[in-house]
Amino acid sequence: MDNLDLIKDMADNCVKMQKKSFSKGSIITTYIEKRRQICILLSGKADLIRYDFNGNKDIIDRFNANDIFGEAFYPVNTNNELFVLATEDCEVLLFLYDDVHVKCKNNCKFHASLISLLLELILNKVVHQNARIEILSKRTIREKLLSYFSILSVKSFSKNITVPFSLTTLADYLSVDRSAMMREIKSLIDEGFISKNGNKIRLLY
Amino acid sequence: MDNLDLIKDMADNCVKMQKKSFSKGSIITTYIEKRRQICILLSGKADLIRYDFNGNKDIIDRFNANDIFGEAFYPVNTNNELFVLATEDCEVLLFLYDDVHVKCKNNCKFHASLISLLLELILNKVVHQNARIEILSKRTIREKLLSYFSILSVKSFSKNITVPFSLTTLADYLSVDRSAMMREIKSLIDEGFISKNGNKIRLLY
DNA sequence: CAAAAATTGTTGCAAATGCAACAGAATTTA
DNA sequence: TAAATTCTGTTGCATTTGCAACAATTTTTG
Repeated sequence: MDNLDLIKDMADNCVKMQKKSFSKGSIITTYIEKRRQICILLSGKADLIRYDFNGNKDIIDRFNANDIFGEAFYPVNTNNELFVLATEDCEVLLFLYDDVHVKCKNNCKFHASLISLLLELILNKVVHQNARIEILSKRTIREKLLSYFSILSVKSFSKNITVPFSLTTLADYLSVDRSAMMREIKSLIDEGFISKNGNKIRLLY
Repeated sequence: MDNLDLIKDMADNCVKMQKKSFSKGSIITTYIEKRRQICILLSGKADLIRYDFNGNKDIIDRFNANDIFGEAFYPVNTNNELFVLATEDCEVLLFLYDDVHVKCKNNCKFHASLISLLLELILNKVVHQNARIEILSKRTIREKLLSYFSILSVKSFSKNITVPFSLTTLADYLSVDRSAMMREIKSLIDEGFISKNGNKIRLLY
């Protein structure tokens, strides 16, 4: 993503783009209107959040540097309001899809490379989503865990993997009850499928 | 997607593209190598399939006209081999992402509009995927069903919705046991949340 | 550094779910 | 149109899962 720096400097040349900073705890954007807004996270971390009807906080998605997100990617009118919360200090590039898509008459080089970059970032997003769907499609917690571990393992070319966030968050990501997941992890250890030290896991098969 | 026809006629002007026909039951493509292949389904229907280690057929995804799919969207090296099976006669546009992405020196108008179209199709895909993830993230069958119905309802601006495929397929899509789903549908009816006639559902709340 | 907050690890229990199996209806195919 | 296949609807039962609750540890914050 080395051309990201280029892009952000060149911004405003031909597309209405904003680069903004958000401090930890502040709201980066909400998904309410249908502006087809796109955001690129340049640095920091953020969560896509919803409060369900019980008032429980639901973490729908988590974003890291170079992730792309925004209203443009979300179905019209999900019941409750979604918003993106900076969980660390963030720098974000914001713009409207329609601006990128249509508005450049002068056929500038910058515009072409922006679209290419966008395509690349979105493609990346789709790949991640497919991985997530694959995992969520598994019926049991055990299968979800193994599927998740397997993807991490393939990505890192190793049987030794590190879960990149807390087990609490992992349970959220797999969309299962945390205590049930802990129980299942214990079973996997007892049955000799994995060993574990903190959030470092070794696959024994 | 009216410019699709245009695109496919103009193809080969600057990007290596193939338009191929596949008869029902034949294999459109497999996800094995890392070619970053992209396919656009012009007509027909197809399923993304995997046989798990028990030999059970898993339907990972289903594609309709104007859907975009291919290796390019899939994580490297998923354990088992995936392939796309035509479940009806299909017309498909096939090309490599890298060809589209980089290879056009002559900055032609066709190329620009192809990329725009691609972006649009992929964006669409992401929206669908987000809907799917939203549903799969729900913990109970009831919540999955209601979430799915709600999305259909919002899309059609109506409390009367039609499940666009068989209930067997729906269970697959929600990734739950069919009989358990049927049981839950019955409960929803008994408790007055919905009424049902075949695959037509009316939301009563 | 002390207090507060978050995370980990564990358990009992009730509820939800998957599995297996079957019969009848509907649809597709030869 | 007859046969084959797929889909719907249903049930009992074993297993898995979520929920609630708590203590111990670790991390973060003022």
